[in-house]
Amino acid sequence: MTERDESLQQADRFARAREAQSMALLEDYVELVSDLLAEHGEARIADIASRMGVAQPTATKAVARLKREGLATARPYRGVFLTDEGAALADRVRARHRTVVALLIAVGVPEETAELDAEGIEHHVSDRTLAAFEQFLKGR
Amino acid sequence: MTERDESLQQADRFARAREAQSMALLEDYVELVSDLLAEHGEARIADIASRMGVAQPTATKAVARLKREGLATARPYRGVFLTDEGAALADRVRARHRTVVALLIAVGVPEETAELDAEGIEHHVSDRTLAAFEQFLKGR
DNA sequence: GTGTATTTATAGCCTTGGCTATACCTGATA
DNA sequence: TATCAGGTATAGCCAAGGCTATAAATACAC
Repeated sequence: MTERDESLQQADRFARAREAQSMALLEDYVELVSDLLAEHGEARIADIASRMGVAQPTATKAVARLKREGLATARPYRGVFLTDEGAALADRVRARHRTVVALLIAVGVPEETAELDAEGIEHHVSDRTLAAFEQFLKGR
Repeated sequence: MTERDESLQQADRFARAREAQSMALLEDYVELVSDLLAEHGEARIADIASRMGVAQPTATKAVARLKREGLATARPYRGVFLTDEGAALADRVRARHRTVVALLIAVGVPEETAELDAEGIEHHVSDRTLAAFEQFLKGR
């Protein structure tokens, strides 16, 4: 492979990582809304904000983006709900999170640290890598 | 633990992930500058831009931020160089990247996928997790 | 049913990290 | 050495994701 090709490939990797990053917040919010709906039967803006550790207008903005992306529905002053697509995404994200935490623990990471790091790591775990993690966990 | 405590803890995790993210680009640029210096003896803005897959002014801006953070030095129309701190960071980042790739491969991730995913994952791997990875790789 | 407290929305600001277009150096060549 | 091509900087734009302050709507208590 020429040096130029390597450079292009590296640029692609960075582009991919940037794109994953733009999905990450969306995923976090969707999962959180799903959690709140399961726990309390509703997802209020105030709860979303406090669980995400952001100010309330930030949560409002994020929900607007979820709506724009077709992942959630919300009427003013009412709670937030997930579309089918949003709910499916939430399930995938939750499963991936659990797998990442389990993998980290399996290779010797302390449980608390695993939870902390998984929050950032999970968004960059591709389907192939996720499959490998599951295989590894199964085969122990 | 009360529900409120759990919520606070979760908010902290998100805050941590957000902070890690703000370091990630800095780390990528520092490592790239280090690579270019090693390969070509100099790090030109144009090369940085093409390897990062961004437009040239974006690279210029990033270098300005590196300077602001005390990681690099640069004079207009001259190349970019790393401070001692920047060079040390580059070394740590490079080592961490290698360890993450190695760990992914060790648990069964295909090599190419490992390289792809590591680019995003590495920035969220804490020192504790890194240590666990190294331990795991050694003990096989 | 009125008034107040709480919750949500809106306005407006900041920084980061992208971009394009354009101006400005610098170095190589004729 | 004058010119010009290429590399770099600057200006100015955008979207995302934070924030505070404030307006508006809802819900609850009396």
